[in-house]
Amino acid sequence: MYTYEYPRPSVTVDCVIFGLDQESLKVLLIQRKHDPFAGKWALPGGFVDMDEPIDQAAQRELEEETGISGMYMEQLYTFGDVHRDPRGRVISVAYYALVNLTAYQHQVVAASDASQARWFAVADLPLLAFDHEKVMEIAVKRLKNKVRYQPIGFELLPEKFALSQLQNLYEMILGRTLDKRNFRKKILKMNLLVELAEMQQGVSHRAAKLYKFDKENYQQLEAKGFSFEI
Amino acid sequence: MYTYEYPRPSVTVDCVIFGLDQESLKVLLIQRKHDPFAGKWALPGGFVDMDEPIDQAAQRELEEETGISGMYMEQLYTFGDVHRDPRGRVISVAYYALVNLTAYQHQVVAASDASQARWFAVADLPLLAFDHEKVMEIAVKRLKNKVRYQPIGFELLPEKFALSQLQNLYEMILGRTLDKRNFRKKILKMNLLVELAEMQQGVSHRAAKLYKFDKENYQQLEAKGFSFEI
DNA sequence: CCAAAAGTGTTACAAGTACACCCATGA
DNA sequence: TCATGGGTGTACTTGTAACACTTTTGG
Repeated sequence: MYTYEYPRPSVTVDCVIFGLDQESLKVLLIQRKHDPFAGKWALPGGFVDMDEPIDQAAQRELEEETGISGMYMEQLYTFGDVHRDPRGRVISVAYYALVNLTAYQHQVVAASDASQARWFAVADLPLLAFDHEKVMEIAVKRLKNKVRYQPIGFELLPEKFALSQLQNLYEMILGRTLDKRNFRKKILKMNLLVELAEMQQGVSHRAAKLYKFDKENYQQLEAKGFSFEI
Repeated sequence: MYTYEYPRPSVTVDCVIFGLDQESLKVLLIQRKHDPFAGKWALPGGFVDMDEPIDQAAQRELEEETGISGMYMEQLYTFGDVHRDPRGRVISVAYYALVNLTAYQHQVVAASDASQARWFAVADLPLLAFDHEKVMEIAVKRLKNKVRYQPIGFELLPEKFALSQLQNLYEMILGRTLDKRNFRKKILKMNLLVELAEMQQGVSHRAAKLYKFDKENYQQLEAKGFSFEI
């Protein structure tokens, strides 16, 4: 067994947890209990254990804050400036996750190192601790880009959804309106949605058809060279 | 001043250095002098110094192996599985760089921890040390994708180039042939190339017009919402 | 004069964009 | 019966794909 004699930085993971409700795209922040930045809002995160892969550390953080496991999560970027943490050299691997807010909103709980956890509109964030403003900026950019070329938007919706919900999602994330007819034409032509027998319930207007995303078919089509694009 | 009492992993950077010559897309590998994996080929890399940003560590590695500085370089992905290095917990932040092989090929020099450094065709790599096969796979995927949506291909060419060189580059990276007339139409319509007075020299056939990439104009167009696409 | 790559337009088809009205439902 | 969002088709414009011959140059 060999060992390294180099001094070592600390390594943390930070999670940008995106959710979507009727009004806007949201992100989950925690209020820090301890210094540095006590009282400030920050992205949930924490240390990577020595016997834990970094992906798993990120999943653990997500679960500690939301109680959700198995959600869509992807590595975002690694932040390694020397002075990004006043306590010393800390390299942070950032992840972003997409969660279905409708189903899980009530479960958000502050972990032990936070005095509270809350959803904030991405367009209206408080000042953030560390370099988390920069992390957010990159996360939003990545989400905007990714959502156009991969069908990850569905992760933000309930399993059964109406086309207008899906369109709304794209409009909120991309920050522009889309033509209803063209949107429907395009998305339905892809054969990625299964029309359900079930209809929207409890609305005071014509009920919409519900659809679900056909993941199996997407994977097959993708293997044959199909590429998703909005 | 605060300190962390957590055990700390080691952090390294690894560099995927891409180059292009007449035949194919290449990558620079070093042959390891020491264990683990002594004698095996690997991506150039090394430890991040405590007072050095990770981006800068990657640039330093690039420069140590190639003598080149200021080349296009971008963070790729961070690899953090527990057993990826037999010596202990080592988290590696991978970068990829694009260099102009025509101009710099002769300058490749093995750094002190390597017995030699050599360019290999990406399509025909030797077995690699650590998890570097996986790193390469992700790097090639990223390059293939990125080159279609951002004008980074030019980084692999000399400053002055013929359209056929550019087309060749895309064909080699994307792994398929492109129609000459359609390619020229598309790329010229973008207004990103400046036609130079100079012509190709020393070829035994009709000399091609030379062009250069108009970076300033690209940035202006991009700011106005233009998006590059091949 | 031959070999080798440079350079050049047109047509057919597919995809994208713009646009306005009737329908179903619950209050 | 009104308010609210659901649902639908067509014409126009733009982009993509397929395709073959002439030009220039050096050897």
